[in-house]
Amino acid sequence: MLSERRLEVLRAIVQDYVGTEEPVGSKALTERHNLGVSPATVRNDMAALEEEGYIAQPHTSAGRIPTDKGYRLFVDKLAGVKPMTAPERRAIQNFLEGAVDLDDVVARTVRLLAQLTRQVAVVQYPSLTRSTVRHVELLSMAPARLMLVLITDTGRVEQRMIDCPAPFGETSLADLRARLNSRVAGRRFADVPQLVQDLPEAFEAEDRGAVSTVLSTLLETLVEETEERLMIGGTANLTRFAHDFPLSIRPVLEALEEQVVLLKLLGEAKDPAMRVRIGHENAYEGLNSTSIVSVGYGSGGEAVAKLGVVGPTRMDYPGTMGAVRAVARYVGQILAES
Amino acid sequence: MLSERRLEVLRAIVQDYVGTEEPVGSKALTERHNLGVSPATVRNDMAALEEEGYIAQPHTSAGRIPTDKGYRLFVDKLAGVKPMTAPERRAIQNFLEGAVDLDDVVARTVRLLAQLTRQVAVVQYPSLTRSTVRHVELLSMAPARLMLVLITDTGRVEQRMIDCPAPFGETSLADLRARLNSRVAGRRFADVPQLVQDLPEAFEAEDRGAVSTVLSTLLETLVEETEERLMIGGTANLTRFAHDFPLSIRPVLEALEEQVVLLKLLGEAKDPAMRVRIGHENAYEGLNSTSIVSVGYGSGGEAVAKLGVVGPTRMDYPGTMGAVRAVARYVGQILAES
DNA sequence: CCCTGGCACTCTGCGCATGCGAGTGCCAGC
DNA sequence: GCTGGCACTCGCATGCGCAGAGTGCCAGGG
Repeated sequence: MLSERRLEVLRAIVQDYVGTEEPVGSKALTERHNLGVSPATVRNDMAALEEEGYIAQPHTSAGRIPTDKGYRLFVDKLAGVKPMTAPERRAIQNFLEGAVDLDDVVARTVRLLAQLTRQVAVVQYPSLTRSTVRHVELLSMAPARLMLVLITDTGRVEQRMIDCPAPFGETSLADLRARLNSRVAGRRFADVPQLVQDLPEAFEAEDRGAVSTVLSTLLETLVEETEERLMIGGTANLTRFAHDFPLSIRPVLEALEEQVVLLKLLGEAKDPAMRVRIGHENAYEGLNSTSIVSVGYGSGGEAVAKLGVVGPTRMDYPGTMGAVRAVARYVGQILAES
Repeated sequence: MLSERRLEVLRAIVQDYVGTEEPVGSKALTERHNLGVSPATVRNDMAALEEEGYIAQPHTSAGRIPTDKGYRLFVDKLAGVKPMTAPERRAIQNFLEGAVDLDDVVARTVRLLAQLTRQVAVVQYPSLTRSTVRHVELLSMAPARLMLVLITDTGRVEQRMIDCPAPFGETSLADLRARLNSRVAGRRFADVPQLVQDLPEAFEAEDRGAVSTVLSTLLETLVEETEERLMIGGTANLTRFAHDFPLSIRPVLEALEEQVVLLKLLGEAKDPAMRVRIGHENAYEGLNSTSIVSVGYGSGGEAVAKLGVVGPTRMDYPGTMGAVRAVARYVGQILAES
């Protein structure tokens, strides 16, 4: 177990390194933080911290920098979440309230997060599987051609073209529309497959083929769109940290374009808690020198999707966590209102 | 006027510089291209080309590199468009045909363009104002709350919530829906305002307020969404050209996030011709060392939107133009089919 | 008149040695 | 267990010299 003072030294090292971007030495530490001990003592503490793997030297005879393990301890034990100031909170709210539709909400959220944290922001669109159906619409485009429109309680809209094996009568179509809505409106997407299972049986034989086609397209849509969409912004901020990325920012940019990877790293959508993934914890090579701060957001008590920030491991964790949490809270409010 | 050989020298310089990324000297030129003259002669030609502003020296006693003006001449007079090979064309078509909806078409197009050109790809969503209305749907969400869904012939869907001053009767709503569709379905978005102008008069006094609200929301949607959406991909490719960007790639990334700027640079949507904007022609500081190759695409004869590529001025123009043109053509086909 | 080979000149980039400064580890003393 | 002192280690910036590539110019030849 580390003594109180050694933890204090670690905190000082993290803070200084995050601020200066340079390895920090024992002398500089004692000058900037009044630890009440001499550089020599700090050196001993540093040696101990290094022994335990919390800090490291880039080269012999250089200052120390925190390791991933060091940041982890800092985040878990030493740092709080820095709350936003009142004016900041008001600005967030005002900016988000101007949004006209879901796309706009997401777009604004990304801009906002990127600006507040000066890092790369990632926002996941509200998940279909965790949403409820507001309405299903069937539109006749051509004799045997329908458009299926799916609207969620979070305002998300999905559409698909359907080619039916046989044309629908106008009354059958209205019938199907009505039955479909009465069964699924207000229900969770996850429950839809069960709810529509026996629907074809309610129709005349001649329409059953077409009805089945519609239903299977509906179910397909639910499955396909489970592969969630993301919006990303603030990539220009990566260049601020060019030094932090050993090779270049290339692998980071590549990872950001691999939405599947990114979705995994944001974490399980159903988990609303704030998560910080530091460096190698990301288990994706390109992001080994980045940290990801993510949190769920939602219109009600539970999360419908996640949002977060990607930055260098050398980031201002308390500030970033504060901004991420605040933005998530306000996005949730906006979604609940609309 | 430049002699035939001098143009040939310019072409050789551009080709070599694009290939090697290094200033090209007279000796290397004569070795790689059989110009039939000696290095000394080439030197004279180079001096003339420099005098005219087509090439420049980074420092005294270094080789020459093309200027923006040199690239311009190269693109206009010396280079053709390199057509895609048959297998490439097939690959493009196959990849795009897998798309399930408009978002997917755009997403795939971006990936494809980025991969083919190994540069940053930009694709504009089909414009509303240049599309035609396929269907307008009004859904009742709550007594005095409607959702307006707008579907275009290119598969694009827009939706808006509407709070009406008074609740709609179910029959009035059906009536409005029917009248609205009979007037605007199949018509151009740009003509919609005129077409619905006198619609409120057809309704009972008690419904007119609500009808007007619906119409004004519809018109608003048309105006707002004229500010087009973009999808961007392949930003990681920028790092391949880190040397080409004097400062860093930061301003480029910033410009790419400024969608308004980018839309302007893609050019007027209605113009279907291929455009190449080179370096300073872009009139936006951040993109002064990039070139933009853009072209319109569309389902019919005319363009509904643009797509293109952003890369360093030192790019393979014939190849890039070939890829951009081919992709635009196939996207147009896909849109026409769906 | 245009092309060519030769020559002197200019610059950049690279390798190498040097010196400086920051920072460390260790040890003896309080 | 803390402190001051001391020797040691590196990294980094600086300066120098050299090789290589490329140029401009000039006189000579087809």
